[in-house]
Amino acid sequence: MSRVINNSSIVKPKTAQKVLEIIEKYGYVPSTTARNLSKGSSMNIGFIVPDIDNPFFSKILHGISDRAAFYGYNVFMFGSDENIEREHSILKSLSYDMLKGLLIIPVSNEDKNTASYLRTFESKGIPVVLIDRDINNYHFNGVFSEDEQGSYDAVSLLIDEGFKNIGIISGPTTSKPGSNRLKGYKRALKDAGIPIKDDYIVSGDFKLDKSYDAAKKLLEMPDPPKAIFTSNNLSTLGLLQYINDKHLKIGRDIALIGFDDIDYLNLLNINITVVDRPIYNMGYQAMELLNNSFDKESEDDIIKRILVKSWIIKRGSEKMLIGEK
Amino acid sequence: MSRVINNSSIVKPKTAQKVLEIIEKYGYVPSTTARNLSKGSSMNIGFIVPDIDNPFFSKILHGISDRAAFYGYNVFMFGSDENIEREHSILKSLSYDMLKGLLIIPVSNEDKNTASYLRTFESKGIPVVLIDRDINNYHFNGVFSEDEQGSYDAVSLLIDEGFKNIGIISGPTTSKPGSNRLKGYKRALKDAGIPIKDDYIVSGDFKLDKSYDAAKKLLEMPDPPKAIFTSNNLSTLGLLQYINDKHLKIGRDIALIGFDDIDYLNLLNINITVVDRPIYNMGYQAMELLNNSFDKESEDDIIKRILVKSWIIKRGSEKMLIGEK
DNA sequence: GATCTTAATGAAACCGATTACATTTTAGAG
DNA sequence: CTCTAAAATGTAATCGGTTTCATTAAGATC
Repeated sequence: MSRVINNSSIVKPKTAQKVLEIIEKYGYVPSTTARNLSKGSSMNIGFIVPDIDNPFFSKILHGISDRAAFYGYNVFMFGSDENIEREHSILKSLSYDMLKGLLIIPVSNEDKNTASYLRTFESKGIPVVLIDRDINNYHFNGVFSEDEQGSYDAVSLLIDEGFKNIGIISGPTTSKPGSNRLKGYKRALKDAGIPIKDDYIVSGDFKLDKSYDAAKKLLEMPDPPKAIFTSNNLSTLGLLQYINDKHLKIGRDIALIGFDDIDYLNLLNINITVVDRPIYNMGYQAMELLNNSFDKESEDDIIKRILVKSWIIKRGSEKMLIGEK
Repeated sequence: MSRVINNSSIVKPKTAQKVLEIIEKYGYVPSTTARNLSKGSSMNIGFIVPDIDNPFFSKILHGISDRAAFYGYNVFMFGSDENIEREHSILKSLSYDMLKGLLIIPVSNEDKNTASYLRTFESKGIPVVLIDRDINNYHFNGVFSEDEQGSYDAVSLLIDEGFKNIGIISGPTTSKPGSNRLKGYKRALKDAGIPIKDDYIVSGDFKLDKSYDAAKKLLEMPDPPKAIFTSNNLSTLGLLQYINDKHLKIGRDIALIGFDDIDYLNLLNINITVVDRPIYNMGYQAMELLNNSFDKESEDDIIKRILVKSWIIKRGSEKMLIGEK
C-alpha cells in the first residue's frame, strides 16, 4: 500500500508491519513508471553534452553524476557531437513528462531554435541549467566561468613576460566561451598598447584537427607569433602536436599558454602554463542549482547564474623563451 | 488517438487527417510515462561505468550513445567509481520497469551480489550485456576483448626483442581483464622458458596513483626489470610519470609496452608500443547486441558473447634499448 | 456507557496512454 | 436493394501507482 511505502500518511505501526511482511513475502517491487505517471513527475535529469570524448566534459559529467546520485536522480546522457542539428533532434525527442530537469552545454550561443526548445521546457515546468556555454540574450540559469577575464590574465601574463607578438587559436565565435576568450585576448593587447594583428587570430573549433591546422597557419606565416594563447584544452593539444611534428621546442621556439589544464601533460613533464578552473565543480554546482530550482514555484522569476573563478597555473614554459619576443 | 500516432491499426486517411489537425491545434504531446506504463516497457538503457574520467570508458560510452541514438533509446549513465558498494546501490536503485536493457562494466569478476542483481534483471525480462569485464562462472552476454592473447603478444614481442627481465604492472586480479592480462604475461614468459619472478609482478588498480607506486616499486628494486608491461592506459601513464619524475628515458633506461593506446601521447611524439583494440566499437557492439536481445523471447536460452580482436601497434620504443636486457 | 472527535483504514477516482472488444460504417456479392 | 463480411471507429478496461473521499475504529469527555 502506497501509504506504508511513502511513510507519509498516518499508519498504525501494527498494520505497517503487516503490510511490510506481505511486501517481503511476495517480493513486491513498486513500479516507478506508474508512480511517475500518477505523480506527474520523475527523478530523471537530462544532460546534453557536445563531445563525450573530451575530458573536460567527462569531468563535468562526473560532477553532475555524483551530485545527482546524492539526490537519487538518474542522469540521461546525450551527445550532440557539436552538431546543432543533432542537438535539435535530441531536444525534440525528449518528452516533457520524462524529465525533472535539463542540463545542457549548448553547441551555439546564438541558436534561436535551441533557445526556444529550452524555453518550452521551462514553460512546462522543467528547469533548465546551462553549463559553461551561455546563449546570447536569453538569460537562462547556468554555471559559467570567467572566460574573458581568464584569457585576459593569460595574455597579460605573456605581455608581462615581454612578448609582443602573440597569436591566438580561438574557438568558434558562435560559442560564448570562444568569443569571450577572444575578447579577453584583444582587451589584454589593447590595454598594453599592442596593436591587434588580424593574421595572429586564427580560429579553431575547439577540436584537435582544426587547431593543428590553425597552429600550422600561425607558425608558418612570414612573421610568426612568438607566443600563442590557445582557447581550450584540445586547441592546446593541436598546437602541441604541430610543435612536436616540427621538432620545435616550447620555451625556446615558441611560448604557450592554454585555457584549461590537461592532466596528463603534467605527469609527462610537459609543463605548460594554463588558465585553470574548477571543472568537476561546475558540473556539481549545475546539478545543485538545478535541484534548487525544483518545487520552488515562487522563485520562478529569479534567474540563477553562477560564475566560477578561473586562475592561472604558472608552470614557467613561457619564461624560458629568450631573444626577440 | 493512439491508433493514429502509432499508425499501426487501420485508420482511414480522412480521419487520420482530422485527428492530426486537432493534435496540431491543441499542441498535444503524448506522455511517454503513460505509454511506458501501459506498454509495460520503455526506451531507456542503463549503463553502469566504473570510472567516468577514464578516456577508455568515454570512448565506450560514445559508441553506446551513438548506437542508442540510432535506435531511439535513451541512455542512463551511472558511475560506480570502481566501488563495489556503490555498484550495488546503483543496481538496487534501478527499478525494473524503467529499463529496457542494461549495460554494465562491472567492478569485479567474482562478486556474487552484482551477478545475482544482474540475473534478477534478466529474469524480469531486462537483457544484460557486460562490456570489457566478464564475471566468473556466470556466462552473461557481453562484449569482451582478447585480454590474455593481447598481453601474451605484447610480452612475447619484448622477449623477441631480447628482453629477459620483464616486469608487469598488473590490474586488480578481481577484474577479469586484470587477471587475464597477467595470465598472458605469465604464459609468454613460460613459453619462452623464462622463469617467472614474483618480484616483477606488482599489482596496480588500473588507476594512476597506484600504478605510479607500482612503477616505483619495480624500478627501485636491486635488480629492476629492463622492460615493463602495463596492464591498462592509466597504468602506462603512472609508469610514464615515474619515468619522467626520475628523468629516465624510454628506450634507453627502460622499455615499455602498454595495454590500450593513449591518444594524446602520440601527438606529443611519445611513441610507445601498445596493445590496441576497437574501443568505440566495443560500446557500439554492446548496444547492438543488447538491441538484438529485445523481443526475441525464443532465443532466451542463447548466450551471446562477442570477442573483439586486439593488435599491437609497434612504435618502436622498445627497439632502442641497448646493452643488457 | 453514550456521544463526539480524531485516527486509521478501505474504496474509488485519477494520471494518460494502449488495446481488447463492441459497435457502426463501408464495400462487395447476390 | 438487401444481406453479409470486412473495415473503421467508438467504448471501456487496463497498466500500477497516488490521492481524495467515505467509512470504520479508537480514544477522549462527560
